[in-house]
Amino acid sequence: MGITERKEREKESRKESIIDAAQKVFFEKGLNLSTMDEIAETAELAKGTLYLYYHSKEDLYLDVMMRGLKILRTMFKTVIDHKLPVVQTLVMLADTYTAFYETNKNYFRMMHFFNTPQFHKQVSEEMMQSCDRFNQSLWTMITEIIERGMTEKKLRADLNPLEIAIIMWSNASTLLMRIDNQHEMFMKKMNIDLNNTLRMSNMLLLESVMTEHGKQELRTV
Amino acid sequence: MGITERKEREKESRKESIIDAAQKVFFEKGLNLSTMDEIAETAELAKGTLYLYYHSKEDLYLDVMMRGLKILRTMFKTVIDHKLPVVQTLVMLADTYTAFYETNKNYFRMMHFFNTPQFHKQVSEEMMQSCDRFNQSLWTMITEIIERGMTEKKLRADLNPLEIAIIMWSNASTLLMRIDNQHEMFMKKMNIDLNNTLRMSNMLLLESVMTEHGKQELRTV
DNA sequence: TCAATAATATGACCAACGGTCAGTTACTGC
DNA sequence: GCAGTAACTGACCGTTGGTCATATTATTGA
Repeated sequence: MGITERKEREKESRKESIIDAAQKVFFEKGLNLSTMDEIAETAELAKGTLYLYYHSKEDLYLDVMMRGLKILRTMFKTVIDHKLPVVQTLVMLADTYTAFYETNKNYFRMMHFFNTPQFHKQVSEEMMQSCDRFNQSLWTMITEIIERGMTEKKLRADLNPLEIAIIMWSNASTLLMRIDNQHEMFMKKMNIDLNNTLRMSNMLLLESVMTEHGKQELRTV
Repeated sequence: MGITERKEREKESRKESIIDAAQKVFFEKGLNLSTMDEIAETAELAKGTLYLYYHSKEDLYLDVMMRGLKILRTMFKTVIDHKLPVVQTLVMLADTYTAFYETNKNYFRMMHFFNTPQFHKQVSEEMMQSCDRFNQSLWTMITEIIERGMTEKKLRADLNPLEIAIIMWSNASTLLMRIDNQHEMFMKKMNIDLNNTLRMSNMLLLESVMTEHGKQELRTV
């Protein structure tokens, strides 16, 4: 006995080493310019072996991306577990997302592909569900904070908590994306610091969903 | 005379017919699943001929996308030329973007690729500049309206007009994107109508950049 | 009018890729 | 040892973006 468990562990660690190799290659070249041959070589495995663990290049890509999502969720969880006042927590969550981008740009870039039209056509059903489930958990986490803010009368109760979460998350995501590939251009050609734009939009949105009570608290943060 | 001009015209019309064919294929299958062979067949040309007019598949893709951008710019121009009060114009511009999405989903989807990391590596310098120039003109158009709103004291003058344009545009873009590929999911699993979310976020952002004077006008629209 | 020249178009061809699978190797239990 | 199973291999396949020697068509000039 214990053999099946050991096999299980070995299989899992083999999978991890494949993800390690894939990550190295994907980080450097992105999805399209990376090849399964190079990933196989990096992992010191035959290409065929990769397909014993993943249905497609895209599946493997998403499993690497999941590592990034896990990091982000952990960072969010840490903030939330501080159990600070809601307003402060929301501000910190926004800052945390920015910090995640700064220290994990490669993961952040990978997330972009999830929104690509036709991308999911090349992804297996299981992997898709796995990602969906994970995303779900992120939404729930943020939505719960917002709900707490409403019961505490810091956030406007006439709005839908999940909708607020969607708006704030989408806004931050799209601006970080822009920072990632247009920051220099906006700086040079238009003298705009997109980091500042992001901070500002976060503030504008936060204020606009808060009660007077909440806004007061926001100013003290 | 005018032989060189006629040649020019012929070349241009050949190019148009290539774009026609490419559009048909790209609309149906997206960038990755479309093949140059199929585009050539649709255009009733040899594949080699396509490469006399475009450096790469991606270049051709972007030229199709430009058609969409031109449509959008025309729609914006029409709204602006009505010379309605600033606040009303801004609301209409937001609605126009949504309308553009509704009637030109395929073009809208293509625009997504412009933000893809590493995408520009496969695009020629000229095509990239051509796109940049076009984008620039869109930014300018919107920024000018916002500036007018500031001089008319409808919009807060302590904010940067271009930054406001970036925020509003980015917010609408990302939510339309989400509507495009997650509307059904949010509807079924979470009972959220993303169209409503988009309208709301537009309103929240608009209000948050307006003076009291402007907000009054907003309520009458 | 027609050969010379230039401009345009062709499609067989190539290298590179994602993915497959018949065959090999390594491990397990008896 | 040895049969049976699980894991691994890499030559191979079909498809693709892109190339280029060749062919076709259009233009020129005498």
